[in-house]
Amino acid sequence: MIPIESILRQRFSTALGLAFGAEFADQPMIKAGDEKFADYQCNAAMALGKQLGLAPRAVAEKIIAHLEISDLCSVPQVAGPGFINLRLKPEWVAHRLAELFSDSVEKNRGGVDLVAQPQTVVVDYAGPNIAKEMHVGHLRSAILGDAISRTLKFLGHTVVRQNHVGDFGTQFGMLIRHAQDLKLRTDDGTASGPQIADLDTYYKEAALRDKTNPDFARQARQAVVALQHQDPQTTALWHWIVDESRRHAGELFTMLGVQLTDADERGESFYRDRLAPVVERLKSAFAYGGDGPATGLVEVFTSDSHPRGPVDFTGVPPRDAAEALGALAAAEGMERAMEASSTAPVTRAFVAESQGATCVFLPGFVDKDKAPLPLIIQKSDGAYLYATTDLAALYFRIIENKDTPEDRRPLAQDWHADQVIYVTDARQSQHFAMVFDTLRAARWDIHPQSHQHVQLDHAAFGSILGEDGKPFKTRSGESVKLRDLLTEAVSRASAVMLEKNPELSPQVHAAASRTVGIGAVKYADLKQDRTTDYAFSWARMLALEGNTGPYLQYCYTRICSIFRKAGQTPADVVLHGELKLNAPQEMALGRKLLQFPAAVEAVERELKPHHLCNYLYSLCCAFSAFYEACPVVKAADPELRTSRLILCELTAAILRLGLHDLLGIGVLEEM
RNA sequence: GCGCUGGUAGCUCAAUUGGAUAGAGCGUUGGCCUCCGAAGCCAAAGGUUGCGGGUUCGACUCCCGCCCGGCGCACCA
Repeated sequence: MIPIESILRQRFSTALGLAFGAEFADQPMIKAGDEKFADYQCNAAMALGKQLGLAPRAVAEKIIAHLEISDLCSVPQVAGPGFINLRLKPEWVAHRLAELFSDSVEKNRGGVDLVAQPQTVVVDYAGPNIAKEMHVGHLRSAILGDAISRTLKFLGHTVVRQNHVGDFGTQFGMLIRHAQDLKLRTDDGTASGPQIADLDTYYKEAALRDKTNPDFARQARQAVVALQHQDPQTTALWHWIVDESRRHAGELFTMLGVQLTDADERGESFYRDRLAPVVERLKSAFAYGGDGPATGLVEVFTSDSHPRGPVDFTGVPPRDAAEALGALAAAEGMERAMEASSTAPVTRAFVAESQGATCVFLPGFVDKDKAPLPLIIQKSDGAYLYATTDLAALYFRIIENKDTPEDRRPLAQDWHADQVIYVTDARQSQHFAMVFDTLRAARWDIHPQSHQHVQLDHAAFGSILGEDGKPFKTRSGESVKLRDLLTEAVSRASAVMLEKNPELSPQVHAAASRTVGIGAVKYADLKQDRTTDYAFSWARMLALEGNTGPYLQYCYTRICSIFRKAGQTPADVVLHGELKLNAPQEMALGRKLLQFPAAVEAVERELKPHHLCNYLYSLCCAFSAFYEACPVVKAADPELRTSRLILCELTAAILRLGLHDLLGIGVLEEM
C-alpha cells in the first residue's frame, strides 16, 4: 500500500508547483499532526512565505486553492501562522482499512510495502564471551539486535546476522591451562564433561591463579601460543570449551526467542588467519591509497605570532613528536607549550610504530595529554587486538567474503554488505568511531560492485542499572546471570497471573508465564530509547497497566476473547460493503491502524525499536477506548457487528505483526 | 583536561528530527462493572524542558557559554 504521507506529499507537491512554480514543489513538509488539530498537516507555507516575501497564511490559502484532495480529506483549514490542517474523510479511512484488511489477510504486512532497493545488511549483535556464562550485559545487545534484524528483514532487506563471539582472546590461555590442571585431577573416565556453570567457576579460579601465581601466568601465555600454533591437545580443549559455551548460549537464545543459530556464529577465531594480512593491507593502503604522500603526516603548527612554520616530524613516532614538542615549547615557556600542542593535529590517517606497537593514527583523536591517540592494531609483543579483529571482520563483510567456507555461509551465494550495524554498548563508541574512520581512510568502505560507500552504524545502547541507579548487580556484587534473570521473570509472571486469572489450566498457565515473563523483560528494554541508560525494575516491567509487555499482550487476549464470545474466527469474517466508522472511537482506531507503516519506517531510519513500542501502545489505547464505547458481539445490527469485528481483527493482526514478528515478543490467546 | 552522552511533572519515560496549548504510565484526587476479560475506561491536579545568551515566523530540538550526572581517553573486549 502506498503510504498516506506519500500520497499527500504528491498532492501538495503538485499544488505547490501550480501555485508558485516547479522550483517550489519539492518541500511539501507533510507530517502527522497533533490529534487535537489534524490527522495530517502541511507546514510548507511558513518557510515559503519567508522565501517569497508573502504572508504565510496567504501562501497557505493559495496552496489550498490549487490542491486536489477532496477525495481523501474534508476541506483543509489554515490555522495559526500558516499550518494547513487535514482531516481524513471517514469514507477514505474506511476504504484504506478495507485495503489493509485484504492486505493483512493475504500477505500479513500491515500495509507496509517492501523497500524499493533492498540492501544487504550485516547486523552484529549478542557476541557473548565464550567460556563465561551469559549475564545481563549481553541482554540489550541480543534483544535490540534481534528486533532490528527482524524489522529490516520484514522490510525486504537481506539481513546477515552475525554473532561475533569472543572465542579467541588471551583469556583462553589461562582458561585452558587451568582446565588442563583440573582435568588431570578429575579425569576418572566419566564421559560427561563439566557443564557451563563449572566453566564459569573455572573462569574465576583461572583469573585468580593468573593474577596471583606467576608460574601459572607464564604457562597460560604459553597456552595461547600453543593455541595459535594449533597444537592438537590445546586445540581440542579449546573446542570443548567453545562447544560447551555455544550450547549454553543457544539455550538462552531459544529461551529469549532470539533468532541466532550456529550458522550465524562467526567468532574471533574465524578471523585469526586474517589478522596479519589486515595489518599488512592497512600499511599498504595508507602508503598508496591516500591523496598525498605517506610521509610528514603529523603536522605540528605553532601560532601565527611565532612564524616557525610547520615543524616536520616526518618519521617520528607521534608520542615522541609530542615529547619533542614539549621540549621545544619548554624553551619558550609553558603557555606556548599549551598553545602549540593544542594545534598539533594529525591531518591525515597513517600507520606508524609507536612504543613498539603498530598503530593507526587518525585525525581528530587525541588522548588525555592531547597527544595523538592511536588505534593499536598490533601489540608490541606481536599479538593482535579486538580492533584488528573488527577491521578484519569489516573487510571480510564488505569486500572479501567470497572466501567464506561453504559451511559458514548464511547465504547461498557470495555477498557484500551495503550496511553494517554494530549493536553494542555505548562505551565502545570511540572504538567504533576509530575503526570506521580507519576503514574509510583505507577506502575499504567502498562496495566492490556498486562502488557506493557502505553505511557503517554503531547502534549504541546504555547500561542496565539497578533500581538504585548503579550498575545492575546481585547483592553480593556479581553480575546477574541471564538464566537466573529469565527464570525469575517467568516465576514472577506466573505469580501475577495466578492472582489475576486462577482459572487457567496448568499447561496454559505455564506456557503463558513464559511468554509473559520473557516478553516483559524484552519489551521493557525495547520500549526505551536505546541510547539512554535503562533502570531495571521488576515492578514496572511486569505492571499490567501502562506501556508494558503484559498490557499489550492483555489487549491482544481481549480481542481473542471477543472472537470466542462471537463464536467466530477471524477467517470467518468477510467484509460486505463498507466499514462503519460512525463512533469517534471507531474513527480514531481506524486512523491509528493506518499509521503502522510510519512506525516501522521510523525503526528502520533510526534503528530504534522504541518507536514501534510507542506506536503499539497507542494502538492498544485506541483499541481500549473503542472496546469501552463500542459493543462488538452485541452490536446493533449484523453489518455493524461485522465492521467492528474487522476493526478487532485488524488490531490483532497489527499487534501480532509488531509484537511477535518485529519485536520478537510472543502473543497469546489467554493469559 | 579532552571527547561522547544525558539533564523534560514527585518517580520512570515519550515528543514523528525546527512546528501549534510539551504527552503517557506510576503515584495523588474524583467518577464508571445486572453490559464482549475492571489486568480496563473517563476525568482532575501536577512544567520557566538544568541555567544564561543567540539564530528563526516558530526552539525540548540547532549554535555559543556555564552548572550537574554517566561513560570513554595506549597495547583488555
